[in-house]
Amino acid sequence: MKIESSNLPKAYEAGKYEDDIYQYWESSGLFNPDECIKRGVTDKDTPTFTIVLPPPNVTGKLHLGHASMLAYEDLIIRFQRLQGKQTLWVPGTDHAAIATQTVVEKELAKEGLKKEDLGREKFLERVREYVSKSKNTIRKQLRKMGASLDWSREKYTLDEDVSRTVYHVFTRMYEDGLIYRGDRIVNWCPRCHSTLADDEVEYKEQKAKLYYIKYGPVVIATTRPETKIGDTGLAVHPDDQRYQDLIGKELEINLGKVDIKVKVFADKEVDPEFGSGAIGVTPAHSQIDFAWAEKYGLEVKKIIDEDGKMTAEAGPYAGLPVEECRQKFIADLEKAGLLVKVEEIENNISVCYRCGTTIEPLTSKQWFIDVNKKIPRFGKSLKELSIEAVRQGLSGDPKQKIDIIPERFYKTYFQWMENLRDWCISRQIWWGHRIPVWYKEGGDEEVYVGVEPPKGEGWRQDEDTLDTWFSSALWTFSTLGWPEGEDFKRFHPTQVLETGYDILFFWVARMIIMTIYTTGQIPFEKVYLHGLIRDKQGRKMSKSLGNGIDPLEMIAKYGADALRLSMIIGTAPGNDIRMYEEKIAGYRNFVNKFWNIARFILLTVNKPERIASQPLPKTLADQWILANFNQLIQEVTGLLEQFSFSPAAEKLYEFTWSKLADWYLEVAKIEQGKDEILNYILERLLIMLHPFVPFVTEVIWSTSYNPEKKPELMLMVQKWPQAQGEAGGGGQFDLLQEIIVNIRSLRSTNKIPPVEVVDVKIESEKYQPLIESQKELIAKLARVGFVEELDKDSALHYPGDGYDIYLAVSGDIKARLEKERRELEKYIASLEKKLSNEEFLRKAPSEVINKEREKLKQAREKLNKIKN
RNA sequence: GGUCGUGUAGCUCAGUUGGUUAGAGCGCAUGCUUCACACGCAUGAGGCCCCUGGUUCGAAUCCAGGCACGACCACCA
Repeated sequence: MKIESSNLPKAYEAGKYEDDIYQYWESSGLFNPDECIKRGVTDKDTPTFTIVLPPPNVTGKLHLGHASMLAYEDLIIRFQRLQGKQTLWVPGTDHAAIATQTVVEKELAKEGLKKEDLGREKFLERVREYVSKSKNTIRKQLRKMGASLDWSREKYTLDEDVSRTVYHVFTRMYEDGLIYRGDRIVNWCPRCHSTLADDEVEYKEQKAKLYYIKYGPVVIATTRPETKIGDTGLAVHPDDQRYQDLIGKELEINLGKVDIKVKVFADKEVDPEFGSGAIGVTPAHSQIDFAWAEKYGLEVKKIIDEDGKMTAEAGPYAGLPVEECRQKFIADLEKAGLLVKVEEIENNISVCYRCGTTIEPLTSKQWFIDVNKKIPRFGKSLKELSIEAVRQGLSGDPKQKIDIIPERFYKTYFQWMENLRDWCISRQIWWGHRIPVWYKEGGDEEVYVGVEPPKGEGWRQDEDTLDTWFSSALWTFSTLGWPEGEDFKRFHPTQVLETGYDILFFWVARMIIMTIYTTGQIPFEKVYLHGLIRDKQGRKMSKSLGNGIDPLEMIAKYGADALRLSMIIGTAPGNDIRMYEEKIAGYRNFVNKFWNIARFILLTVNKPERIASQPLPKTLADQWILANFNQLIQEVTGLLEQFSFSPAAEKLYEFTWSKLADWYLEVAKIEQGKDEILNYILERLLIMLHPFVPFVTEVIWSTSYNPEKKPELMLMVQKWPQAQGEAGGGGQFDLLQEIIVNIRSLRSTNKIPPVEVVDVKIESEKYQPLIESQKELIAKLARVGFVEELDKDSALHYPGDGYDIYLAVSGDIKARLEKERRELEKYIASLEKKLSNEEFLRKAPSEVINKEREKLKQAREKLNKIKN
């Protein structure tokens, strides 16, 4: 079949092809590993390779972080597919409890409504509507990026089967005594009206007032005076001389309109330098105070409720909002002469990571997961198991060990895991998995926990929902039909979890905890953590800064391939990535370059044809390109196997542009008969580039090697190439390149017009036969004509390394030679110094010494020639 | 306070177990409608590899300390 040039326009316009190509892939069904086996492109006995897509939140749209995640994961999965594995990449979305509820609440607010106006069911209906729209947007965007996801296995955290798994796991943990309900201190967000996990709390620096209050016999300092109404303890440092006689006593203290009773105790955590060295302890409204209360047996008195108002315990202040109470309380203290002084200080305030509202720590009856309790089945706690799996593998089994890339995150992981406290999993919001616990009417005493609602009358389900990370934590197996599903048996544990390091704790760690507990298996063998996307100045991308880049806009402008490449090249795992439009444009240029390389090959070569084994090299250039290509195959394969994506892409880029296009194609225009070699290389280069730039490679492939568009002949399911024959450097072709570049440089610096063919004579004792045999290439690539005789005195003489070039033009070469001479002299001096160092001669390996001697010899020869 | 990361050309970054005359892309300069590509081709300029010590025959690379920037964890009552 002859390729019509009209099929291949001069510039590659990604937008014309990408959607069609995705459609072509998807309708082939070959994203699905079962279909691959059915079609005979994958052997059913090969190993499986599974990745679950970190499910995007059903709020809003794709951002660059998603784009980078997709670029990596699709690269990994396509590479594995080309290597012949049964590959499965599971798509899905996350209901994102608080985030989604907040978005819909904001929508409602625009209509002047609150969720309570609708009621629970109507509100949830409204959220579902929003979600279904949002899900479709996300699906479209994932396709835009070229993600080879198996859509037939798509999941959603609120799907019925996934939800059943959630309830199942909850029930089992309850039965194992790992889930308990307790009146404990939690992080309360008054705006979200819900609890937050410890790692959902962020800290912000702010200016605050530090109040010094007369507090019975002592003075204490506090930034939250109103909480002192709930004090039940007074803490001092054990060695603090000022308070020795108070330790162990119970004090009655008047604070204006209220009286409180506190127990004095000593604890080393008290900083005697700060404030007055004495702390009023408020167990119900401070994490550390709560811990002290447990340790020293203090009463827990809750004075602030879930609405941010003072409780009945606050006596005369009951019912007041916290802020108002503070003003009143301060005024009352002042009247009573109890306010000593006020200082301005900087302190950290805890805020909700979703909405930025100040957190109100308070005690509340909530559901928790006990991370320290031994599980009968394992004889170990969740914490211990999760550490073990990453340290040495579950029960010491190396197959049950989780690797983390990059390695430095091991330390971060262990540190977090070792300090992990019980995980509060109940949330006071409506959107999410409702806690599968029922209480018998009339109290909380009688409890039923189960996957199905209890039989009989008079049961009332817990109003709360589960932390969104509870269901995400089950994602590797809840998506695969645990416990009895074929997919679960076949594809779990998964091979890689690829995600940003910012959710190492939120998600990765929790998956490890929950998966080991439930399945006894690790969730994944490897964690690959990519960096976060920043702008060119290194700032986070955000709406308020207006520095965000919309991936869809970039795809429209430059193509998905270009965007993908720009997220891979120049990045290292765990390191943040600076993204800017020029970079994407740069890789668009590469895509276009490759397009034109293919275009040239396919228009020049009459018959695109697949070549099974490496053709015999006929010329020096052939030998050079094939040896380099073999080396490329080996290097790229090795790098991808060890997850070194950026270096692999750079190698491909460099070979494609600087070797194949800049040199070999130019040679091919001169030497004829390159059909086989060009076909051989293009075919395999397409395969190797495919995981990085899937669209353009599939377009080229389908117009050349698969013109009938047979699914099983798609590029996506080809076999990864292997080196056939000698791999390595250039040998004599390097010398040829050097001679040509030298001539071009002489021409350029002497302003010889490019069209002018210049007489040349090259003399060499060492390389005469080589130069003789490659005259044609030199002549055409450097625009020179070889002559037998030439007036050396009037010619430009360039003394090369082992050869002499005489160019029949007038010009000046002195400046250049002078510069070369200076550099050489410096170089020689450093080599001489090294080689005259006896220690070096005695201790360095002989190969290194010989190499240095050889360098020196050559440098000296060159210098001599330049001087003459 | 603790832990970690980063510092290489104007910009964004490579630099794989210590041995290169330190690289790439963009940008810049000069020239080119060379029949695949101006999203291109050719040639070129541009670097105390943050600082100070140390280890070593030899350090951009390893170690210690410092400076600058960044992230995370803990958290100030």
